[in-house]
Amino acid sequence: MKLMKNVDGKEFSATHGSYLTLRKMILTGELPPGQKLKIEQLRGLLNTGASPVREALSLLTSDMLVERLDQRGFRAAPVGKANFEEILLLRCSLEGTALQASIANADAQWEERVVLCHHHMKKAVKAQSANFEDAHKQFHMALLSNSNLPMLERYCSQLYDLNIRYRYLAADGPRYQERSVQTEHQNILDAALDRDAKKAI
Amino acid sequence: MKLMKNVDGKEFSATHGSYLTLRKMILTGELPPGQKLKIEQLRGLLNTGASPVREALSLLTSDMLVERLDQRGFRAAPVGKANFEEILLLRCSLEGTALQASIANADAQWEERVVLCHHHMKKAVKAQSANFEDAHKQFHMALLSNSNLPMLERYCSQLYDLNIRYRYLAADGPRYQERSVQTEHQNILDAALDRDAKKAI
DNA sequence: ATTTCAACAAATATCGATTTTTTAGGAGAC
DNA sequence: GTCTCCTAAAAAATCGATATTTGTTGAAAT
Repeated sequence: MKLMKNVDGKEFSATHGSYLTLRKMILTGELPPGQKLKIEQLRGLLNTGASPVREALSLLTSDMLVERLDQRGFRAAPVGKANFEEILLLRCSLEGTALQASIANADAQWEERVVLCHHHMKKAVKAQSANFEDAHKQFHMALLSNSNLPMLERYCSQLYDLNIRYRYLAADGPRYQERSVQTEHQNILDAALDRDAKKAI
Repeated sequence: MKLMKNVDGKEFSATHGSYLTLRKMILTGELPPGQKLKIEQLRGLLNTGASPVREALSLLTSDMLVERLDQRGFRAAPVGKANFEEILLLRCSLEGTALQASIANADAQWEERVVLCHHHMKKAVKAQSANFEDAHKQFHMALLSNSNLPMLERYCSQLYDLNIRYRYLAADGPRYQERSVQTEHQNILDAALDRDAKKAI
């Protein structure tokens, strides 16, 4: 089986590798919204056969990053104002619910996890590191990770990514947070540690 | 391309046909939770090649009816008390939000749609029709169909199906609603028509 | 008796080629 | 000029075969 290696030397199946690559390309806008995703074309790009490409695209429909048109192939999910607003609305509502649940189950382990992620994120900001986006997401997800509601967390993760996609599309690249957002993060963290559900939300 | 025909004579691609068949089999419990879904085995069952089967299974992961274990194939999603409770919780919360939005956008067309679906459902109950489940779902989804929040509706639809799955698993077959649920449906309908969001929820 | 390892068997994942469908372009009819 | 029908090219979907991985069984070693 053909393998792909990432920077850590970790190996992926062709399908999983394609999935990750395509996912990133769509999130960053390298594959623009609405674009037809032709199998042959991606086959070349990903150096793999048609089957893994097709399967990766099928999996990406779960994430609402790819649309499948029966018998007419795939395309990158289109974007729009209404869609963007729905994402914001749902994120608010769902992350609120998840955070509340997470705080209700608060324990020492979770606190440590959250503090650690926050630390990593701050470090990434200082270093202007390219993986700030990842660290930022990890912090957000860590906050929700104690809700014991895996499906809800999955939805939140999805919505977060879709939201990021709009950020990339708008800025044509990652944009680092301003100071106010940084302090806001600190406030969320503190509120979470104080188990003050309402405030954190 | 090999085609499948449903009762209406409508044709599907092998992939879509497999998708629908597998979906139903998992929802009804014919493929029990946790069961390993071997390609070869399903290939025989569905009279099709490995590619459509794989793709159908990949698509079913979106619906959280199938789990994909990298390099180790697929299996029907497992079930559990915690999962069931999460579904109920999320359904409450999300359908509540959607219904509220739907009512906020209420218009004559929507009212008609809802009334019609309710009528169909009642008829299906009387006839003890096999497609009562479908009609019931259609009624629920019609209620939400005016929210203008397609992603939320998709989530609700997913959760509804997952919920139904538990019903099938518990009852080993469809179970028809008791009278009290019938009148409850009537109440929801009336409240919706009165644009009384809180009551309907 | 338990662990380790090798060979085998089963199943997954992938490839390359073929079939089917959609799409685009153009000729002919109105 | 516009519409319909037909044909050719492009793309998607599917198939059958192959390569790769995982799981398993049993013999040898501790």
